[in-house]
Amino acid sequence: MYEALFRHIEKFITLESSEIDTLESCLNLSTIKKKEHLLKEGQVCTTMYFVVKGCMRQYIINTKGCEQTLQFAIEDWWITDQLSYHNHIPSHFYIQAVENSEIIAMDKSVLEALLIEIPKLERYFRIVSQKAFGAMQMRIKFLFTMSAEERYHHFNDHFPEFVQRVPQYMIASYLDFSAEFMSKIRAGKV
Amino acid sequence: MYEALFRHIEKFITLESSEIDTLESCLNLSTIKKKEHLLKEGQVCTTMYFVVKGCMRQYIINTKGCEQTLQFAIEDWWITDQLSYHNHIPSHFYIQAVENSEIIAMDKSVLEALLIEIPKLERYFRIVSQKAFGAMQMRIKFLFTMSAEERYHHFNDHFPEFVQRVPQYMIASYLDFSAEFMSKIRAGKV
DNA sequence: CGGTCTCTTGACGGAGTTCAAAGCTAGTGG
DNA sequence: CCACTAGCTTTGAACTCCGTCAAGAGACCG
Repeated sequence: MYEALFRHIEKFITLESSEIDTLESCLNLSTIKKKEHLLKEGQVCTTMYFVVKGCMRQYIINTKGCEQTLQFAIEDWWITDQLSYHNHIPSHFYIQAVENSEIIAMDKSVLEALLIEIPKLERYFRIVSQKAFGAMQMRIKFLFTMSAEERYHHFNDHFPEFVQRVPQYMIASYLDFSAEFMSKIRAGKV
Repeated sequence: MYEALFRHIEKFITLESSEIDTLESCLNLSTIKKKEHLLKEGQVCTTMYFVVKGCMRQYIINTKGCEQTLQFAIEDWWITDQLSYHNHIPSHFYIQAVENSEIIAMDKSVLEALLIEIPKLERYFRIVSQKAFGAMQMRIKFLFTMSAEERYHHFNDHFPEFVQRVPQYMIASYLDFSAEFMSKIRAGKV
C-alpha cells in the first residue's frame, strides 16, 4: 500500500491528484524478509527507504566484531545513509530488516527526477529531515546526560511496544551499553 | 556580509538576481559577543542562525550542574533547536557564542514567507539538513565505537585549527569525556 | 597587577565491560 | 506435535576506563 506514504506526505504538504499519480508511477513496494540487507558496509547507498510496515535498523560492526545498532526505522520513517547517498562514497553502515517488512525504495535517480517534477516534495523532505535532525539532537542529549539505567527506563517508558518487538541486544547496543548489562538492569540487579 | 550566505546557497541551487534581492531584503546581520546567548533553556526557539564569522555552540546544563556542549557551528553552518522550532515547544538547549561572531538570524515567520516566495530555497534547506543529518549519523558512530582517547585524536586530526580556537573543556564535553581526562590524554598519561 | 577563567595532576571510586557458561525460547523440519 | 538447534538472555566474577574531587598552576583580560 502506497497509502501509508501518501498519508505521511500529506501531513506536510498537499498534493494534486495528478501529482499523486506521478508519484505513484515512481514508487515500488517491496517485501523484505527478516535479516535481509538493504545496504552493506562498503557499498554506495543510492536509495532512500520508507518503511510501510515492519522495522529496519542501521548498524555497524565495531572493533570487537560485534554488531552495534545506531538507528531504528519503523512505520512512516525513512532510512538511508545520508552521507553515502549525498557524496556518493562507500557507506560505513549496514541497513537490515529486523522483522519481515514492506518498504518503498526510492532510487536516487528516480527521486531526483521526481523532485524536479514535483518541487513541492522538496518541502516534504526538508521538513522530514529537519525533524529527524531534531530527534537526533535529543538523542545526543540523552546519551550525554543519562546513565545506562536511566536510558533504558526512559526508552522503555516512551516505546514500550517497541521493546517487545525487537531483540534486547539490539536495543542495548542502540542505547550504548552491553546486552549483559541490560539484562542486569531488567533483573533489578544494578 | 551576506555574501557568505549567498555563496553557500549557490553551492546547492542557482538564484535569479531578483531572488537574491528578495532574499537580501529579509536578512539581518548581527554581531554577537562571546558568551552572549541566542537561546536559553525553556524558551521557544523561533529562529534559525547562520554563522557568517565566528563560532556558536549548543549546550545543556547536566544533572551535576555542568555545561555540556552538544554541537558547534562555525562559518557556513546553521544552528537552531530543530525540535523546539518545528513543534513550538520550550527548548532543552542553550545556544551561545564561543567567540565574537557575526550571524544571520532568520525568524520563522520571515523564513516561512521566504520559502513560499522562493520555493527553490526548500531544496537548499532540504539538502543542507540531510547533510547535517548524515554528519550526525557519523558522529553517533564515532561516539559508539571509539574510546575517549581515540575520539580525541580523531577530532584533533580532523579539526586541528578548531582545537586551537575553542577552550578545551568545551571540546572535552563535546567528545563526551571530562576536561580532566582530556588533560591526561594530552599529557600522554593515559 | 588582581581576579576570574582555564588547564593540570594525582588518588580514589564506581559504572559498565568482558568473558565464559548455563538456561531459555522460538522456529524448523521430520 | 515433538525434538533439535540456533539464537537470545541471564548470571557472576574479575577487570578497566574514565569520572569525581580537590588543590594548585597558568593564562588572560580589564
